[in-house]
Amino acid sequence: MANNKTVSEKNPLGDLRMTKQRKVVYDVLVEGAKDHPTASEVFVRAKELMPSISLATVYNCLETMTQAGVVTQVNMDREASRFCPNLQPHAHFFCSECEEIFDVGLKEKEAPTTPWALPDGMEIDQLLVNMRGVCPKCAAKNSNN
Amino acid sequence: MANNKTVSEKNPLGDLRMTKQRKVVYDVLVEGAKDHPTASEVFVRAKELMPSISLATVYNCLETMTQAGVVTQVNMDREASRFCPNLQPHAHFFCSECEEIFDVGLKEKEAPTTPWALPDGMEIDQLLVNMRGVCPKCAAKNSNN
DNA sequence: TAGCCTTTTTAGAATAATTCTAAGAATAAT
DNA sequence: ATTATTCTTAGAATTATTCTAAAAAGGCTA
Ligand SMILES: [Mn+2]
Ligand SMILES: [Mn+2]
Ligand SMILES: [Zn+2]
Ligand SMILES: [Zn+2]
Repeated sequence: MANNKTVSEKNPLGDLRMTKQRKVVYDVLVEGAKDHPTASEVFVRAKELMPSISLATVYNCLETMTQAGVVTQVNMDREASRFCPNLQPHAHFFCSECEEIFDVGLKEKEAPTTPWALPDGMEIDQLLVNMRGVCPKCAAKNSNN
Repeated sequence: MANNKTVSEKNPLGDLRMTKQRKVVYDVLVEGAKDHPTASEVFVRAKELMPSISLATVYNCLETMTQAGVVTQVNMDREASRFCPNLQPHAHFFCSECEEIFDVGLKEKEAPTTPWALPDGMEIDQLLVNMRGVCPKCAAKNSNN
């Protein structure tokens, strides 16, 4: 009979416990889904739900969940990492005007590697795409000046 | 007559001086073109050509040249920035086995945005692509185990 | 060339995000 | 209940990078 727990309970963290702190951190991320908060921003929001939580724990939880594949760590340039709960394959777009980050999905039937001339035999495990520019809202705002 | 210098001398740094230190740093980058060294690696190599150069200067030169568009700063995850003198549009591939970085060019007639479903009105100024996986050499090595 | 102004270099201090450490708390296993 | 394991926590440590302020170099004009 042994350990049928992992099968029946489908803990998204696998063998790791879904502790109170981890739940809070995850909820914060899902709530601000469009948002891509940094660890410190997650910390501030998490404290509203659990005032005793520590920054170290937020870092630990974010790392744990990243490892478990529940969230993605987004690095743009040298800025603080941001975290994203969207598990679909997508690129990140940073608007240099409003400084928000947007998810950009793949077109139907397209692979992100398509435009690239990959040498024969190269195996791609991961592909990250970061864009920078002006988002539709800001672009519109600019054009009717 | 005034200042016809920028026109006639085509200094790739524009108005900025091509100093002895900047030349050394640039030479190091071009020499190890395939290499994508970090600032500290550039520093070590630069010292061979100019033992008196300082790390601060290497950082300054790299930033200057990045601003001037002569080199590109490559950021993979949270690791130290690397620097690349290849001005052609290209992606970066990190081999998790040999830990080297390779340039990956665009296919003919392809644009890096092709596979992405960009919302109407979004203006892209810059697009960065980082890949991770196993390079052809390492993949071959693995398969004839 | 001498004097002046601007740019660049330099060593070391400061910064900021992240990771590490070690001890206590929570949870699970026996 | 006892023990073992995992998790949380505060604070110290780390690391790449940026900042600071003073000296050096380079350019320009008289
Ligand atoms: Mn995202
Ligand atoms: Mn490159
Ligand atoms: Zn915007
Ligand atoms: Zn390799």
